[in-house]
Amino acid sequence: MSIRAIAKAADVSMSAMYHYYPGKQELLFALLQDGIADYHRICRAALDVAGDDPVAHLDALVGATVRYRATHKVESNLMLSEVRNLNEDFQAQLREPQDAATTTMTEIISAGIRSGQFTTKYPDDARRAVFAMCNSVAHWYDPSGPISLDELVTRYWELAHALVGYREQAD
Amino acid sequence: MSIRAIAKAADVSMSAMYHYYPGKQELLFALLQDGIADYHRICRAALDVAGDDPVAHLDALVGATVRYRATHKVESNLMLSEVRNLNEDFQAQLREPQDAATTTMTEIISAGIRSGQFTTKYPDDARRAVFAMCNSVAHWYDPSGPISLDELVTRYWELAHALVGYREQAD
Amino acid sequence: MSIRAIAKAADVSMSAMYHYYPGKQELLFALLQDGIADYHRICRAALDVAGDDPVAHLDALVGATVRYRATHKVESNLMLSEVRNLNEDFQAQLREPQDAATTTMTEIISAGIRSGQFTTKYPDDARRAVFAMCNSVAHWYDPSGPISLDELVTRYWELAHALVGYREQAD
Amino acid sequence: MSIRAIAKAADVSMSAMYHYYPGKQELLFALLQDGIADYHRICRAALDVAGDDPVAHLDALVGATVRYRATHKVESNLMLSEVRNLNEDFQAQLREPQDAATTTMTEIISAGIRSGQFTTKYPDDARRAVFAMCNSVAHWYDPSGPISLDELVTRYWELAHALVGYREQAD
DNA sequence: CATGAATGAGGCTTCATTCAT
DNA sequence: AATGAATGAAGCCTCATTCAT
Repeated sequence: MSIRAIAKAADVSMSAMYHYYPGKQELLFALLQDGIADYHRICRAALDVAGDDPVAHLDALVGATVRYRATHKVESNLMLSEVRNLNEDFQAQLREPQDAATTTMTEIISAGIRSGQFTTKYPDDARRAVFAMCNSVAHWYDPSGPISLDELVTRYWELAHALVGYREQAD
Repeated sequence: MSIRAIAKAADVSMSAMYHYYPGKQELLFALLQDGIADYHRICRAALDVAGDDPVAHLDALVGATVRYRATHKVESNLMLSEVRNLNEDFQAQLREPQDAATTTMTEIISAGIRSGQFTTKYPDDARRAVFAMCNSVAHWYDPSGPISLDELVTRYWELAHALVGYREQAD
Repeated sequence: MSIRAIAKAADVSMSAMYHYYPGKQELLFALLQDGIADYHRICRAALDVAGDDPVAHLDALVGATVRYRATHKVESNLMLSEVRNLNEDFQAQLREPQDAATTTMTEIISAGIRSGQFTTKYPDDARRAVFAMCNSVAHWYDPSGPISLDELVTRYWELAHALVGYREQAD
Repeated sequence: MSIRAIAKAADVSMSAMYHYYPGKQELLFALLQDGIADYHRICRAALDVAGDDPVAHLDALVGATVRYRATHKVESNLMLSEVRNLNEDFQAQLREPQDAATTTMTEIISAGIRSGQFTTKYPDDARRAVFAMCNSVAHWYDPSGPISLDELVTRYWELAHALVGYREQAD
């Protein structure tokens, strides 16, 4: 997307943009950083209220991700596709929270496996699959369509459970 | 992607490209069409040799997709992201085989549900998740890394089975 | 004429031109519109001070046209030859004042015929001939040559009178 | 006009054109030369059968020119506008027959003046006006319109007579 | 003779950016 | 703090021309 188009869309003069951001990279970086920060704040919040069951954690992360992708389609698609247009330095900065999410998910799945709740043989691939599936929501979900957000989240919980091989514990 | 970059990548002069394609759209279209045709030929071939068990069909499609995404990363990423830059007419032509794949997968899952082998409550979302997960391979898989292609396919079979809720039949 | 050439002639960078005009068509249109507007303002002014004799009107229009073609050769030749390179919409806008001049001349000749001063049997062709002859001045007249502007106008008055078959009125 | 377009219009391969003409200049030159030669052959023929009255000569030249402009609009407009795109050498070659026509007309008018048939005070301008008026036929005349070619010629004879100040001789 | 491939220069246009004010 | 003017690089594309065959 051109910086002209962005300026017009934001209804600011192009010169004004150069007051706040020294260049396109910085602008895009700020945009993506905001989006990613938003997303991760939401994830964090969801995890905080989730108790400490691995399933609850997984559900929190899946729910937060699905909701964000469904309700912030534009930002999500930017976040998921425009990062590659930044210079390495900026990419690194953005990867940091991204990696944090990866790490969190990795730990959740590990915990679930340790507790015997998750039975997947391929935790890394399960993690990737969970994110891929949740992220893809930004491509196809229509908020004005027949599937409600709550229903959507319910479905993705179920699919995520399947991916990690969730088995309810006998006590 | 710029036509200059494509020309440089193909090591032909930019003018030479205009001998074969009247413009950028047509070039990109031809590129994507070739890729998509390749991919679907591979899928078709895999399905043809697969027998008629829904699981076999699912595995064939997942295996073909994962292998293609892993071994044709560049084409795959183009196919998955550059379609939007084409005019509506070209997009429609490319969506046709794409929709065929969707239909095929939908039918496979339906068949598995009818036969009692697949137990998912959300066949549409399972289908989307399977594709999202397989397609994402193009983003991260490193052919020279520690995971062999066969191993990769094995993993995604397992994950796909989980997504559709595959239960082996008691006889 | 190439936009590069125009830019060089105006001694502005090619990019600078795109500040003021969104494209070649618009630039050319503006150029021609200005020229045509100038020309027609001059014609109007000449007619306004001319009294209401058809001969005076004819002389005013011929004089204004000859003077303009002789003193604005570049603009005139552009006006007379580059209109065809514009899109139909722009051409229509430019034809409007052009048609006004045609109409004016038509009316002048009609009036002269009604008053018995002009005796031509072919008013339409006389009109076209008058314009063709006056416009052609832009092709050959050399302002630094031996023929003064006043002399030139005198000659074309005479020729125009001949074309419309002007006969002085007996009183 | 592009050499590609010319080749397509003539239904020859572009390479074929380069067999017959070494370049665009030469092609255009040949085209214009043919047209101009045609035109002048026609003029010559008309003059040859015209007897030796200056009026007859004038009429022959005006008639030939008007007919050619009316029936060969494309070639005429090329001849009248594309000459400037040739290099000086070619232009000179094309000006030669052009100048011949000018000379012929000049001589005809001189003869008419000497014989007392033409009374114009401005023979050069009359000559230019005659050509300008006749040439302009190529711009506006519609062969399928209401004015027949014969009618057209009749009108331009009359106008040309007016321009040179033709007075029938009392004997 | 004739063809299709190839090319470099230049066509118009958009881009990100800088500058003067 | 903010604007519009200006710019050079690059974008896509067309041109006239050349070359190998």
